[in-house]
Amino acid sequence: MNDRSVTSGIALSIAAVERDTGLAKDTLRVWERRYGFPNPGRDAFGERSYPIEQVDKLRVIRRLMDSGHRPGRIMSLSLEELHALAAQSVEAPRSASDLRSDRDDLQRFIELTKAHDVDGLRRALSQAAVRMGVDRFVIDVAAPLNRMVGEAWARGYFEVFEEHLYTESMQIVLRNAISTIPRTGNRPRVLLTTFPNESHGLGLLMAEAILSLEGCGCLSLGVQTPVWDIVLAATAHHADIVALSFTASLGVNAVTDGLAELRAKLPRATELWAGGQSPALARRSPPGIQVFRDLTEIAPTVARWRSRRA
Amino acid sequence: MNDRSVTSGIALSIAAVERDTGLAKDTLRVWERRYGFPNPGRDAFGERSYPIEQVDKLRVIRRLMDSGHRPGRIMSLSLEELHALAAQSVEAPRSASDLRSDRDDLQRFIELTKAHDVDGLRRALSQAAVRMGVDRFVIDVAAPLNRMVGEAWARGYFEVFEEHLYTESMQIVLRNAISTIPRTGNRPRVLLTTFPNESHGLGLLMAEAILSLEGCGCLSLGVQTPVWDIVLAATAHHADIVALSFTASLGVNAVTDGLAELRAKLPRATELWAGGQSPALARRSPPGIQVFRDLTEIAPTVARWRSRRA
DNA sequence: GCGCCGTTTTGTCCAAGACAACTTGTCCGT
DNA sequence: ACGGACAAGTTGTCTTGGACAAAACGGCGC
Repeated sequence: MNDRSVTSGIALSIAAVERDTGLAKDTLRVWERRYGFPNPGRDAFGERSYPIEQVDKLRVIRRLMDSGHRPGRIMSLSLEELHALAAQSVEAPRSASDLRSDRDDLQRFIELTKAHDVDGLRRALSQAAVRMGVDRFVIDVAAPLNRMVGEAWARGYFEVFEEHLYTESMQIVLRNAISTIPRTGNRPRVLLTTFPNESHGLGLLMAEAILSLEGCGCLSLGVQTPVWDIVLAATAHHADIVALSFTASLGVNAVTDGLAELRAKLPRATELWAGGQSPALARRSPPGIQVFRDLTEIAPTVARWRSRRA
Repeated sequence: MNDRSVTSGIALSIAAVERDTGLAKDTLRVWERRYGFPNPGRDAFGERSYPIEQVDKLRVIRRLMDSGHRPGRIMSLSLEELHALAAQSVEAPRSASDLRSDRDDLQRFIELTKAHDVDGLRRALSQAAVRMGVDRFVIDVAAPLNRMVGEAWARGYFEVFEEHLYTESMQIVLRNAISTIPRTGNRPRVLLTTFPNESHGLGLLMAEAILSLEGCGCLSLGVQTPVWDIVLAATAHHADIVALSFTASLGVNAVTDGLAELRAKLPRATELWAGGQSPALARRSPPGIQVFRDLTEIAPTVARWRSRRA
């Protein structure tokens, strides 16, 4: 019934390619129809059979698309041209925080990751956290480092597994740091999570660290909570604030619509805070939602919340 | 282009149902054609729109199928009949660990979760871990508790956010426990991760805890690593063993095919270990892959690996 | 430079049909 | 009663080609 996917090592079924590349079956077929690539052979049953080289090329194309390229333009390029494109793709955007010289310091962590020295990386991060204090660490190390890793990945400098290595290490260090902060159940009580399809959780941990330092009562649901369950949880937990974290992985519309829907369903007294790298947040902020462009804005906003209550 | 999936909470698109139930779009359509269920309405664009009750029923059906039932027989049953069926089917297979009376003890944790007493839950779990020792805790508490929470959720006793609450708490406790185990870089070196679409990471943490206690050199990539990147990581890290964790959320086919493909791409000397609740693993184990039906099998298998090397 | 608006591009959905792999049931010989 | 062979039924995934809304692009006027 299955096992058309068998994968003799030389060619893959459409289901196997979907797994390996993350491209939906429908998408693979429509690309073939429109662009002539991929161009799979057929097996004994007349079903598509993708040579391994084409799958490799699809993976490269997928990565380029994640960093902004469009399929119609790059599909016909050769593998070398694609690699060249990947190398040059992320040069331009230099933000203010990138200019500061301690970007070179952070480079050290990148290199530890690239060397797959996980123990060294974890130790170095932990030391930095202790030396600088959790808040400086989160703001001056974790946040910019996340951005750098994202860029390195988009440029093809990092493999997916290297990004995973980094994420896991940073997560451990952040969780560790958070656990050293004494838990007060104080107000405001903050519920932290992300929307479905937003699987990146580091932003959540960074926010939780800072909020905990400010003495907030934090409760994290982890990633990917459906809107309706966020409402249920906020009610059950008597949350004063619902805090959401976004990366670019979630579509602009999904962010905007989701926030609007959540705002509508949440009690009026419950505030809605949103932060992260999603371009959806860079535009004018939606009504009734507090947008954070920077982790440093959290502390003063908490203070403002408290004075409003006093 | 996408995000027909973001629906208003009353009805879901076919893509959303695929995500929520793990049933492929093709399967959903063919069931509708053959059995008359599910029976989605149509939205303004003529596209399928699944009422939330039908999605719930689909989840129950999915779970029953995982435990051996066939769609044609159960599709026409009412929700009550399905629940009855689920209740009686969970009776027969009584593993040794379920028989012991401390299943009642575990009920305590379920109730703490249901009461949303996260601090109490976390404290109780931590205390249990310290009192019992990490290995007993993982085997006698964490593993059966995971199963109970999964069942409670499938039965509709838990909301999604309550399951998140539990998962997050258990994760923190397990990570904490792991960090108390001294890290040796000893052999075997084990690489831990899950396949794409398998977002449940608790199994990974439990395995990591036990492997670390056995003195293995563990490296976790977290969840959702593409097959090719697992190969890259295993090579870069000179892993002796690649360990994967599965839940029922991943389709039987995806598990079988993915394992076969990974086995083919991995160096012959690298062992491939698989564990978890996926029904795919309950059947005869695929060639060249070590299947674990129970966490207790890990320690002896590590010992056997070592004696083979000596 | 920046916001608005028509035009392309692009991913997902739909329909009905086909078919191999798996299950189940029946029959027969030992 | 057991087991093996064979037929019939069941089931998931693949196929084709067409359609269309959402997102991205590319001028245009400011």
